[in-house]
Amino acid sequence: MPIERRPLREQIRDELLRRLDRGDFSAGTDINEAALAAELGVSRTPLREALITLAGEGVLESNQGRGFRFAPVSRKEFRELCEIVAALESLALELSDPEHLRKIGPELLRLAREFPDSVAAQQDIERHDDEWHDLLLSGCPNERLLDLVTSVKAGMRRYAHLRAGDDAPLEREADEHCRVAESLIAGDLPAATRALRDNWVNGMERMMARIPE
Amino acid sequence: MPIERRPLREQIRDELLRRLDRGDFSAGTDINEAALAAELGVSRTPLREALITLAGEGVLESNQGRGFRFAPVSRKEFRELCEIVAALESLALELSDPEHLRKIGPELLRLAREFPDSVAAQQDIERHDDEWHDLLLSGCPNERLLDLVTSVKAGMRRYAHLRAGDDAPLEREADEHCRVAESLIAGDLPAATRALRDNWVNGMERMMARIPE
DNA sequence: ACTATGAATTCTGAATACAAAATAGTACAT
DNA sequence: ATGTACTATTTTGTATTCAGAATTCATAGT
Repeated sequence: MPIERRPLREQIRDELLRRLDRGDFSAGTDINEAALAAELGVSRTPLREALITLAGEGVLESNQGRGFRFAPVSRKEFRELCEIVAALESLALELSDPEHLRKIGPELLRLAREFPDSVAAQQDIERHDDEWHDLLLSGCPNERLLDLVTSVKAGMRRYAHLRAGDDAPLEREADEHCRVAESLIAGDLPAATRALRDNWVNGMERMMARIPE
Repeated sequence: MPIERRPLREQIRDELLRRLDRGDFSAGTDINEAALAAELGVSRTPLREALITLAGEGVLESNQGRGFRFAPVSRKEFRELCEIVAALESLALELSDPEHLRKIGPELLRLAREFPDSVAAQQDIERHDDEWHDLLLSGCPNERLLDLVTSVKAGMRRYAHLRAGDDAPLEREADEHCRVAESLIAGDLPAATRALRDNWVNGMERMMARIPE
């Protein structure tokens, strides 16, 4: 069995994102490096490396002499992120092998239909949603693009926990995913791309009201 | 006068990108942190922070225990980067205020026409090209998108110096820029977007042959 | 001659130490 | 009471040190 040997900075980054998903950090608050490092049981060095990475992804922002803090959320930024991811995922779809897309269509449909039945924990929903999108893009040969999508989505994690307790949109989300899957099965790529864009636009609208300004 | 007070890591990052433009580093070679830090007159800490940032942007890659190295160039990756930037710039254009686009149209046209007369140094050409694209996107309200474009373009800098000494394509590049500007002046956004995409696709084709495999 | 083994060296990854900037707090003057 | 100057404390930014992994090199064995 291959024992995991990854740099601490990556493990720390993952842990911070996990905590972000759980809503542990409130956006806009400063990070105390020494305290956080102690809490994680590491030194400040790899922690800072992780923070710098996250700042590059837009999860954090840094000010000279003032350290890092979780970038405050805003409707404007969330809209911006959605616009970007929608465009990137559309591109990924267009670059994918149509044959492969048709092949994963049924699986995408199945996943969309068994979308957690609203009772599931928020984290499960997120994970399920991510899984669906990952599968959707699995045929894209542009590796840089996939990395980029992952990176931009990291920036959206600050918003994920705001969705908690909002059950109604879940069905619509599942519905829209079905629509995408069906278009892919039918081999209609443009329709699938449009449906995907709609999904992002609608998802954005649904979220907007829940973002405090 | 406001004296510059930026973190060392940012200054180092800029300096490394400058050197990359000059072709100082040959892609694929490892970086010796201690040597480079000494050469720059800084300690390894802020240097490593800059390296990590650049790795996040795809300029460098890191392997556990083996440090950083300039990611080797490849036709595949260059194609991928072009696809991404083309999509992002197109999106930026679509999000821009049409009125503003029409207003900067003439300036874009002027800049395109006075494209350095092939005698200029390679670096001047790059700078001029960047300036043109920056102006093109200047009306985009999506700040995250602009940051992202900058970041992805950083990854393309590894390819910039490969273009050196290739004069012929310059006129075509200028030509294509004119085409975009004219479409904008005419208020035909879809045409401008198409022309811009063409520009990226053609620019990619032109470069392909010069990338060693 | 070639491979394998192991010591020596070099380099990275991480922790610690130090310096400088920012923040908080206090005394003092108005 | 309010504002200002000054000190103390905290926190970041950078440098240095330490530990361990990777590489190199030499040597022994086949």
